[in-house]
Amino acid sequence: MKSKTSVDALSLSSEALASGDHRVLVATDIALFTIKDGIFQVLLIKRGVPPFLDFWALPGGLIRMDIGERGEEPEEAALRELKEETGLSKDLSYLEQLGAYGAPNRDPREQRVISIAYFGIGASLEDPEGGRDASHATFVPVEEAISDQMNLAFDHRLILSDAVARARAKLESSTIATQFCGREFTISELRKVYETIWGAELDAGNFQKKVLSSPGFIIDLGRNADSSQTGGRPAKLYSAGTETLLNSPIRR
Amino acid sequence: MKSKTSVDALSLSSEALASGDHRVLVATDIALFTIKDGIFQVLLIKRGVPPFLDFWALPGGLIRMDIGERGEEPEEAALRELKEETGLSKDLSYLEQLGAYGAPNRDPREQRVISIAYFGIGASLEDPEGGRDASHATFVPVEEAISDQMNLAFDHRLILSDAVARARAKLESSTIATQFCGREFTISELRKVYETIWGAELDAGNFQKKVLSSPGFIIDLGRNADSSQTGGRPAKLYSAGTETLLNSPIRR
DNA sequence: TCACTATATTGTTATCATTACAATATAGGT
DNA sequence: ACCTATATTGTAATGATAACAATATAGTGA
Repeated sequence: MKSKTSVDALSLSSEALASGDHRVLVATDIALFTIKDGIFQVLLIKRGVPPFLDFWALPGGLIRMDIGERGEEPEEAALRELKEETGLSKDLSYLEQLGAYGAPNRDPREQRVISIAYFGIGASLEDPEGGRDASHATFVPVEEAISDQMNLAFDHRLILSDAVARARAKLESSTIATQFCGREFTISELRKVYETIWGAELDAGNFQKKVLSSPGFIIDLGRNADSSQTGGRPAKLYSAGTETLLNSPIRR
Repeated sequence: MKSKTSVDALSLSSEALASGDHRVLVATDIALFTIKDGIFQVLLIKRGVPPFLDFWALPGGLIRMDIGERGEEPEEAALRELKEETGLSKDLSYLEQLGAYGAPNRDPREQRVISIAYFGIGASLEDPEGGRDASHATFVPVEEAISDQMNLAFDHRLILSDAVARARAKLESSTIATQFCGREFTISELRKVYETIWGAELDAGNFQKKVLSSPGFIIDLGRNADSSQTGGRPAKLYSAGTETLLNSPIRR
């Protein structure tokens, strides 16, 4: 017989909480993107324990209640797990929440687990190493990762698809593309970020003018890149500006 | 002394779960918008119990684990609580997830509570009634609700601000404006949705052309609205189209 | 019936943004 | 000094937007 105790948050008191136990586990997952070898890639770990043993998965883990006064911040948990599982030590260049994934059957184990998913960008990260519970961690081309070929654990294919869509959409209206570049970059490098993630070519001249006419997008460092390897006119160097939103979008 | 048990989701087994208890309560909150009397309004309830007794709050409550095989879908919980607390019986015209709010101190009570917030639209809803635990529920102008005047419980001012921003942004790039209208509407009525939510006037002629040239935005019903009250040329009637995204944005 | 009125709808033009493509600039290498 | 490869700037055609003007329409009341 089901409990008839009111579990409404309004009337939630210590007593009410104790009577019917509606608590669940809350995990975090992170879709961490980078551009490596000119390819749009996402960081995955190979699971070393059941369920989904030997499946690929997004790095992540439970929000711990034994850290901090009242348990961890969700974002803090996501970053901690990322470092524990992949050995990544450098800070991410970007992190934002994607949303909560809470379908009752998304985790096959007895205890219900709801996940808060994050979308992150890491520029020029070192190669990950296998972490604690993960047999190994590696960057995988996004195209492969969302293909039918790859078996992703839990609802991670759904989360990853949402994250990829978010990334593609945000390129258009925000300045996050700069987060895929190093501290210093050329406009060509920035354009190649768009071309790689969108899978489409952009006119170099028009892109140049668009970017330069968007206030706060990039900052001219007054120096040139080294063109001795590549040949040709050396490109000016820029760093990421302070603006996050573009007033006029970059179109595909 | 803090537990050293691994709580990583990867190694999460029944044993590990049982040892350190990292479970938390998960609630849902919903920012339900409508346009009433030509004003952009949000549905709030007045809390009848502590904490935040007599504060205004977004409708919401805990995800229950005693409903369904493995507990409720988050969206299901949000809609159930909405009906219980406000007496609203008609279906919403739109609902999407806003995100998870999980700051450790967002709920002052002993038990940690993480909330999954939703953004909803209700067209021509009946007036709400006071529900179960809420002393009463009512639509409040958004401008009032986010002002310093109004005391909102928990982090509901933050959630509401995010929801308002989401609504304003979505008008530009999606067809959700139609969800604020009834089943049948005129282009003028649709334009007034934009004007009300953005607080800006739009050129009637240009708006007309823009909307009509956006495929899938609205469907011509081949009938005219009754102009006997208002006078003037009667407007054509339309219903919401099937497209959700606009290829060219409606600009402020 | 015939203006009259208020609002819906369509037209028109100037202005601005975007696109495709061409031309020029630049530094290193030979 | 010239060649080469790439960066950067220029230009003209095209398309979108904005401001405003003109026309269309059905109900209302003399």
